[in-house]
Amino acid sequence: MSKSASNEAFQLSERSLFLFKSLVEHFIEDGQPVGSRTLARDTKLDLSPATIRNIMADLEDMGLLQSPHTSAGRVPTVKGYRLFVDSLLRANNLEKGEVARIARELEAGFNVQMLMEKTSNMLSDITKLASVVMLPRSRQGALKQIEFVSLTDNRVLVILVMNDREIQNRIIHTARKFSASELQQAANYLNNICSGKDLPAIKSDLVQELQQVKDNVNELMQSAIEMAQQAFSQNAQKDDFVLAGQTNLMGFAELSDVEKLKKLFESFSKKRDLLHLLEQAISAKGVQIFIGEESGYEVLDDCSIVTSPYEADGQILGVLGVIGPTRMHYERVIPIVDITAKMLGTTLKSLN
Amino acid sequence: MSKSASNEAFQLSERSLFLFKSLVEHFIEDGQPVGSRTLARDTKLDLSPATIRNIMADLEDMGLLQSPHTSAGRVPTVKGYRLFVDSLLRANNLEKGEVARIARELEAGFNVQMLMEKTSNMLSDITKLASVVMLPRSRQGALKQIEFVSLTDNRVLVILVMNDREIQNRIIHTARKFSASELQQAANYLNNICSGKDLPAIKSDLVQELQQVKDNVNELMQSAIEMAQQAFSQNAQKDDFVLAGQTNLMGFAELSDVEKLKKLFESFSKKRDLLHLLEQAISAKGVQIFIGEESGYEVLDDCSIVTSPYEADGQILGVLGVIGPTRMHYERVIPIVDITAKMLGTTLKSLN
DNA sequence: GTTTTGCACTCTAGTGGGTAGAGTGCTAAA
DNA sequence: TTTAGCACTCTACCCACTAGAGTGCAAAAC
Repeated sequence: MSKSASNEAFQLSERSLFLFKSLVEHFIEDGQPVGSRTLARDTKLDLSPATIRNIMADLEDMGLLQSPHTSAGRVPTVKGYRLFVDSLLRANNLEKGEVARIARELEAGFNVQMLMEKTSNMLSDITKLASVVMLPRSRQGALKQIEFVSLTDNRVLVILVMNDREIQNRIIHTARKFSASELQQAANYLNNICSGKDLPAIKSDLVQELQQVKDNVNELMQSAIEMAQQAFSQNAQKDDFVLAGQTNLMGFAELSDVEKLKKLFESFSKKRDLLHLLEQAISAKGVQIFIGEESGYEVLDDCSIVTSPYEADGQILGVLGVIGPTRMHYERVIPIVDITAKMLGTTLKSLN
Repeated sequence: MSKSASNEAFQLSERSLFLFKSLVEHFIEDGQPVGSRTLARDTKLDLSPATIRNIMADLEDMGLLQSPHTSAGRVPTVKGYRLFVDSLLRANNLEKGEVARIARELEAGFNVQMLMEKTSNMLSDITKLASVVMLPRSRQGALKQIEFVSLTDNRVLVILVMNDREIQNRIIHTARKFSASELQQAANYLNNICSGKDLPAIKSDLVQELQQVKDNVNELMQSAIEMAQQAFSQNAQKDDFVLAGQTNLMGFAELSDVEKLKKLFESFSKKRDLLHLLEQAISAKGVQIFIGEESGYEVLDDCSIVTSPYEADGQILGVLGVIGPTRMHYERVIPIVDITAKMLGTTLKSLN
């Protein structure tokens, strides 16, 4: 995915690179193709437009630039962005104010879900792009405790306390009514065999356990296992992510075509593509950047995605990032994503 | 809001009304201003365009029609739509297939939240508009049961079983660790005094109770009350609604202006305006329609909103509806919203 | 009295020509 | 190696023009 473009970087003169960098920055700033004249004026190199034209022609031959038509300036290609991002970009330090803001927004927050939403909102607000925060399946992790609460009509509320910050409720229907003390016993029994294991493991264990218990003819234990099985089969797996600030994307000229936007938004609400992408991103460490078609999904062709996994105690918990037009302020966005991921990690740790 | 336009309807000849109706239907169909010629051709009245022009001029004088400019056809005004919807529209019967589909989609569904989402998705899918399903604060209703589960580090998970289909979790921090049996006792005690009351009532009752118990110096009961108070003060009130199919709105010419759409979407994600509107809608019975500026919110100026409350056992539970351009297929949308509301009501009842 | 015809008028959307401006590539001079 | 000069290209914009749709009004027809 991120095949280093640095080979080529070495074949380019210092000056060409500088020029290229200026061009990209210029283009990111105002979205217009950049011509030789402009560049000659704004750059400190004191070269004539003609010289710059020559250099730009070279850069175009190398596939770093392209021109929309003969008499327009030039814009970076995906390959060009790649080079820019990998080798030329020096990420800005964030202003103190911004760091402080991120810290402030992430400090409180009662439950995980709310914290995710807060993070996502803040990210999109601060970058003016769309943001996404995902909490991956692996987070589900181990079961800590299981409890039963009796409801009316032979129904039982099952509470699964996961790794202590996530709680899941499921309602199951039972064959007969159980008393509170029976349920308590069942819970105790299950907590004994289940606690600390993760869900897939529990599921297979339960089958075995059922065999054993059947021989023992202990009716209550049998029921307990059956209830647990019922609860676990409700795979309410909200393996979900929070998406915010989609409307921010509407401002950008390159996405202003309604058809394109519609497809993009639909793909967001289907979530599939984005989920795959995020799953890829989660295994990488540190900030990762997908530029345009690199993502492999057509709807995201004019978009770049900047992601970073977040972790606590060395364990990766999820991934977050922003989505915007390829022409985005990488030098600002990258450190924001980076620091947000780190802070979210520490916040989650403290929540634990 | 829906000041009956029927006075005026009586001042209009049968023929004028018929013409008016045809015009509106025509306009709804293809979104273009309708001219006298078209109407003369497509209507069975066998009148010349000139006659129709005269009639249309009258209708314009009455404020039912307007023309975008001198040489365009005419389009209905808000007042015109009102008349159309109130007096002229005969809601289609839905096709069997559609009714069946609605029934099918609403039958299963484990928990309320999921059912809401399903309903919303179905509504937007079937109408090709944006849909919204809200579950109002009043639904919170009475508390049925309260349970405690001990977590690590002096933290206790409080489970509030509301009216038996909604369960809320809250984590509270306690001064000391409580054993499982202590928690059980506390829960029993609280269930005794709280069960069946609604939250505001409980809150005030607890204060009183605390006074009494203090005299009795029963430490555990006192703790129980304190825990309950802590739980109830976390007003995690997700008085929320589910919104789906927003992208459907992007197809309509009248909303294709990106700026307008952006505002609309932003207003959706802020939710405030829509919430107010829905709260209004909930007190009406049966299908209610807000046309264009009638809603009172500028962002919704070119939109109509068709809502219906849904209920079970005579008690209103919430409200659902769709949002689309004023030019929508009311005759189709109205029965869909209507029947969906009814079916959602019965489904919720059976869930109970 | 109602309906239709005829006609002058208005407005929009689309078309084609023309031009200014930005930018390019190439060649020859510095 | 860099620059200047120049011819060329392409877009965006303005303008005038036209076709088409629709209107309102007055006079004729029913």
